[in-house]
Amino acid sequence: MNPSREKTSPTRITLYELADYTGVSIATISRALRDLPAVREETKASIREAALKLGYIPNQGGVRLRTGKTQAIGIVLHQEDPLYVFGYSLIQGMHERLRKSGYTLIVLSDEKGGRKSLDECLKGRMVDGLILTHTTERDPRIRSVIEAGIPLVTYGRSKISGLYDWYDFNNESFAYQAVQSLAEAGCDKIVMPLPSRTYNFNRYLQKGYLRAMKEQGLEHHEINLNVDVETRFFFKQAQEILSQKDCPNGWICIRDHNILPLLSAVEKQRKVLGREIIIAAKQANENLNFLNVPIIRFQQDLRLAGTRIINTLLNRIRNPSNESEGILLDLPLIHSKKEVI
Amino acid sequence: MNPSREKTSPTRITLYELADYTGVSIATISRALRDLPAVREETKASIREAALKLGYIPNQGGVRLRTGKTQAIGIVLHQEDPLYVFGYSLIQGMHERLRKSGYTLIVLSDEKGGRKSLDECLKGRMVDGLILTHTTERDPRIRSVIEAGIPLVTYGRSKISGLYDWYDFNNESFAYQAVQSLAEAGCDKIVMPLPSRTYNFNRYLQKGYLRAMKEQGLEHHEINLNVDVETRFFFKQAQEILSQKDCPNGWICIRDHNILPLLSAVEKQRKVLGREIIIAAKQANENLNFLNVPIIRFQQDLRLAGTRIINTLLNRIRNPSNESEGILLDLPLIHSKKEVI
DNA sequence: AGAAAAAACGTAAACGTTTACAACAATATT
DNA sequence: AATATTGTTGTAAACGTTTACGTTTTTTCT
Repeated sequence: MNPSREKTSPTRITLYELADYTGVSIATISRALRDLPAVREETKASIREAALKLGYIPNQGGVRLRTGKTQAIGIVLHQEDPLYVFGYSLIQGMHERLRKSGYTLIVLSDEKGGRKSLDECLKGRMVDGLILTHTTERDPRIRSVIEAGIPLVTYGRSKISGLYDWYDFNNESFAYQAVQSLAEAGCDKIVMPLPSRTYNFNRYLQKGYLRAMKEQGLEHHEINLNVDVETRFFFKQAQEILSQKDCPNGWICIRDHNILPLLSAVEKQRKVLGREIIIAAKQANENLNFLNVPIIRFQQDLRLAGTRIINTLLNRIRNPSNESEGILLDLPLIHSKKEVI
Repeated sequence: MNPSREKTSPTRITLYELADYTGVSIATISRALRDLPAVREETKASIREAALKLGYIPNQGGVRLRTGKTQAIGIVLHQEDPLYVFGYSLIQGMHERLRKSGYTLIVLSDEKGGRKSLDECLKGRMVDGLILTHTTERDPRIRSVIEAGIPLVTYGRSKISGLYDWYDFNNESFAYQAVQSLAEAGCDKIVMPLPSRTYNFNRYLQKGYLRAMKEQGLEHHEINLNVDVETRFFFKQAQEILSQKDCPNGWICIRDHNILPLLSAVEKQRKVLGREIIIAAKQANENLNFLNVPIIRFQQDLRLAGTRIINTLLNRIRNPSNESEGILLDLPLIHSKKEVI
């Protein structure tokens, strides 16, 4: 009845096989392979050689049961965003750093209901370290993670204090510079569609925007257009706003996926990009560099962010009582509006 | 010396705690929680209640050690592509299906050298099921995975036979239709930059292309331009080709990240898109819908592919001796060149 | 009513590791 | 020289689960 699946993996190599082979006890084998000091160098060498020869791979179940360590770090994704564009670059960067380290990357979801939710993951101690994205101003998840004693790095700041690190792009500085560039280009009615208030970086964007507008002596404008709505809807709304006379002439774009719909809307309304309407955009996907239109671009290097986030996470795992550190990443200006390819 | 980290998780809830609490043995607890038949319904109910109340989460290390099952499935990424755009949608789709299932998704890398490479993952039996992307014509990885006895689904076909499933987009049909559309639009010199020969889908693209060209009575053209080169380089090459008189007037685009550079090149050469040069593109990222230019688009729904891949993988895990199945996904035409938003 | 069969539960061993502790060998100290 | 110290190895228990097997309880059958 039970079909053939048994001839594979005849018997797995364990510490016992290695012990038989080398003539020492499993305890020394274990120690040698982890390079603990209490083993003579020669025996270490021969044990390592044997392990390599027999193709020994530690049974994760065993080590996990014994030590409680999982050799895995988790990143929690956000299911709600329909167009969550940055995910992959970030993951790629993380993975790049991770592969040298012996840890694996596991992908978790945010939502309460599902199995393998964050709570379950914490209680089950399924990861040795965690990365949270989409932080809110007082993100309750941070507390939970810290209380569970799991090393944490967040992508995005939060007001919660505790022993964890954060990374963030300097959105305040970005907004400030964006306004400045637009003002220099002659815009007097500058708007910036924002993400949901729940995300913490909303505040930093606003802060930079307001500060720059004040310095430029410009009146600031609220705009009722969320950047994370369906692309199609964003397009419609933008089009409507642009159809009014006295419409904004300077637009700050904080999401890659807003750029194309916005451009479409501009074109649809027969406005001249770069003269009547000027756009300053934060850009993560480097393909957009080849969008051959005059817009002002600031680059957000998510891949780099990913590797650096993992880097500090690994540090914190090794050294859980280190001082918390927060790191701000720059968004360099890569094209002023005049330079087109 | 050793800083505070111990007050967390006072003592984990295990089967023993549940046994104390309910007054039955750990064996029945274990059986009840897995809903095995050999337990009376009333006791099951009370055990489940207790588990919920005490917040029991099975220790993965324990179950893994005992059963050999990891409750994880792995996807192996391809590190070499510099602009691996589809990754995230696929992962997102997979994750979406996975969260209901109790499995976690772990991200693996391809390359030999790194730790946690595919071999190591197989030997260590670190996943219950595997997904391979970027399959080559006779992909040796497939053999390895099958021999290791790990349920497998590939994204992309291969000539290796065995007990595994595959998913693939119907690239032959896509290429065929693309040629057809371009010919109908009046192109007589149609080219299709290709991916590396090592990837299996290269063959299908060519096949569809050649068949359609023949039917249309057109002479086919080799073009020396790989789609997976650096974006900047692709742009340069395309520009050069377009600068020659008698240059191709019909272009088939198989990668999202080729679209923008190609458009740039067309514009740079002052060709009129939609008249002098016509483009038919396979498009995965739906943001590109808002690229307000007249190109012919075929859609590749990677998210859907992701969920369906996981679906059949889970089936195979449950039923390893099922017949192999291969599934071809369509690439529907979503815009003919005349329809712009 | 009793015996036989079926259902429900318990006992104990095993999965492969790490680590406290004990034991032994080699070296340093007096 | 004997003793203390250090360095190296072995023994055995524990981590939390599942499951073969045995035992008890309940149900069914005659």
